[in-house]
Amino acid sequence: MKQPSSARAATPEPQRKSDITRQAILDSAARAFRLSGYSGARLSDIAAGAGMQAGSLYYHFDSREALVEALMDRGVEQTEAAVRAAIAALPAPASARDRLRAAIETHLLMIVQQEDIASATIKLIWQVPQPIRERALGRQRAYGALWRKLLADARDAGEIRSDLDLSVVRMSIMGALNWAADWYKPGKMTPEAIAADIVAMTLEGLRGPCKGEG
Amino acid sequence: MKQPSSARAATPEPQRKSDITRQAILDSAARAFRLSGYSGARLSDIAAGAGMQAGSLYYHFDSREALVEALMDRGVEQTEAAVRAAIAALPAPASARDRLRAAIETHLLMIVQQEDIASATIKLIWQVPQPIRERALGRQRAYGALWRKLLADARDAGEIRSDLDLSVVRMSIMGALNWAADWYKPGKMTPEAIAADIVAMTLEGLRGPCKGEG
DNA sequence: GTCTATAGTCTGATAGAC
DNA sequence: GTCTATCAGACTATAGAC
Repeated sequence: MKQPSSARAATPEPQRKSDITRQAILDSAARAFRLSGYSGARLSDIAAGAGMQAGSLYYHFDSREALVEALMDRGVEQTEAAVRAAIAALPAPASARDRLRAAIETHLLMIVQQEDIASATIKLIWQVPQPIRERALGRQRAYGALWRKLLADARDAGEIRSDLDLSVVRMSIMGALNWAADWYKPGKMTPEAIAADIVAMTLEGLRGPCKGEG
Repeated sequence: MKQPSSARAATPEPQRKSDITRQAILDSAARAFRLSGYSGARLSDIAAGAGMQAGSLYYHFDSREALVEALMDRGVEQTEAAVRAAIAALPAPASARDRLRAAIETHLLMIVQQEDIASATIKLIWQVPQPIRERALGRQRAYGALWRKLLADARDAGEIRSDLDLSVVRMSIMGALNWAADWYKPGKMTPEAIAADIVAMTLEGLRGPCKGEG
């Protein structure tokens, strides 16, 4: 769901005016970058979205690059925090399957609800200057480690056939989830319903469960 | 400098010098746009990749926008043609499952082999100016119709459980395939092996086939 | 068909007033 | 903290030589 206020330690609640403004800038930047790409988004667009002039951005960020890096930082940070929180919030005996399901649902929700920042982060990775990209990829890898563990556990529990390459499985799931940023439109299906279908086809296959289970 | 029009349906073999150069420009543009985004790729980069100066591009294309649109045209065109060809080439009694499998394999091959043009097309859609995007989305929808039919046939044949939304299924498959453009690196696994895993997890589920079948 | 040169535009970033 | 004003640099697109 939304941010479980507890596990949100990484993203402090905006309190000082400076923090509020900074947050507004990042929100505006996420939207602008997502829609126009890294080079296509003008600082004046970003500033306008935050209700200020372009020059004023430099009080909060040293440069365009510093801004985009702060944005991408927050993107992975928020997503990983939400996924970990969702897993931690599962009732006591959570199977590998339960944890994987929770991760899939939560990641998708972050993509389509916190639409701009999560999906902007993903798209920006291949557009930003190389040094920024390197660091961003490093953070993405750290998040990927969480998924590697989830999938390894699921395989050990017999939920994943042993002949599949787990990297391919992982990237396919991420692709299916991240792709939703490009086609999801509020109104038709709820994010929860979409997540349910992706979970079903991922965990049980297109044909459906073979035996009885949840 | 637009295409002469008529029988350009299937990427004619470059014959005249003009065609060869045009092809080189499109190849270079695909790589540049894929790596830097629509606004980030400079015409001088594209020209350099084609072995010429920036100003010379204008003999072949009227503008930056005309160039990117020609590129995106070719991207979907090539992919759809390849998928249709693969399906048509299947041995006589091709089941819905066989056709779907062929489509998945071929689409992935187009993404990771013809790497630049297919994946550039996908990424560019949300970065180009709106009129170009509208037309590109129209062409994508036409290609999507092919997949809708494949999936509808598969469901009618009992290969897909009836409680899944076919749009979600379709977009999840496309996401898993298109995502490979971002992580595939030649050398580790062959594209064929990756395709095989994606086909397996898509058609049979992560847990594996329930009963005996191919 | 391609080159060189340049006109014209846009934008990231800085400086100083308030 | 934000604004206005501005500069320096980069880029698209054009024009004319070859």
